[in-house]
Amino acid sequence: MTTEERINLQRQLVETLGRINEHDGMQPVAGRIFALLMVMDKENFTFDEIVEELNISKSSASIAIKMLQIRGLIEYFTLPGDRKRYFRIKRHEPFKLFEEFKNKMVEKHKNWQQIIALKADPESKNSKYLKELCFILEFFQESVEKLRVQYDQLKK
Amino acid sequence: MTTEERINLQRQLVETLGRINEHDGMQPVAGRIFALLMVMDKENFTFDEIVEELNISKSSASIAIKMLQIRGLIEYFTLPGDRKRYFRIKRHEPFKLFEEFKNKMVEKHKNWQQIIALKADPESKNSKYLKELCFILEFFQESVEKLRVQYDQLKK
DNA sequence: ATTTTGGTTCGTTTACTTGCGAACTAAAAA
DNA sequence: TTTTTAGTTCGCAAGTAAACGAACCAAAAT
Repeated sequence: MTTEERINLQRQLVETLGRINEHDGMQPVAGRIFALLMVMDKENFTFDEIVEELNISKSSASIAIKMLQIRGLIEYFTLPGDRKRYFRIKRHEPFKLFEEFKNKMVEKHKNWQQIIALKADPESKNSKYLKELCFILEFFQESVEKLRVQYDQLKK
Repeated sequence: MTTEERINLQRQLVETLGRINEHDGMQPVAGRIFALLMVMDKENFTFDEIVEELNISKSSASIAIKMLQIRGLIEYFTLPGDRKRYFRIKRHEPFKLFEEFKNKMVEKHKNWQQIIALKADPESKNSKYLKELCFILEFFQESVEKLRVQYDQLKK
């Protein structure tokens, strides 16, 4: 595989993953920018490089980049004597993947507790079902703590 | 708290959770229907009851209900000699909550592997980061199997 | 002091989504 | 046979979101 072939495949993958990111709730341009920063060999893109590589307007790029930064998905650095911003993906501690899922589950747990609290019949099918769901979420929350310890030991 | 007060609070909660469901990628009407079936004491709603309770048109209800069924979030049953459909939330095995998360992670793992496969430098920062992410996903996939066993024992 | 660089903000256009009512359908009831 | 019930489908109107170009701005270079 020549370098050029590889870069073409990477560009295709940016498009594919961009669409997947869209499906995950990103707007199209943002999804492609994020995919670009993940996929390409170049790890630090300037604003203009992003605009050129994706053939998008500066305004679309500006808005999408702002959003990706707010969401904590990308970040930038600057070099002394160089006004350009260099954007790259923000690399998080891997375990954060589950912390985030856990946080979502904590929210769901709260919502379900609210529903339960308002039920006339705590023995109704839905009440029981919701309680079961809450129970498993509590089990999961504890498990995440344990998994974190296991994972840290595994890494050593 | 009187019955009426409770029902009013439930209606408010339907609106609140409906908006949360919207945020989770459901269209407004669908989000409210799903919340309605979760929150209210009545567990089985006919089509017309849904339409009346939420003050929506039959067409909107029809489309949203179809979608919720396809997504596996609600289901209906019928009674002999009664043409109405009775809709209710589809109660899944609780552990499915994590199976679904695991499936999403399997997808992510595939995508990241594709990215890694196209990298020129397997020792670049992004390559290493992606490999780390893949590693933790593999760890997590194994853990889910173990958690399932633990959970089943806990239930006994 | 003027121009260039590196973006941001604004206003408009275009495309898509949402929801409605009206018309329609298939089965059951009258 | 006609009417009623229980929805579905279609076409339209209104609202929303995405993306663009043009104008703008602040800092650096000339």
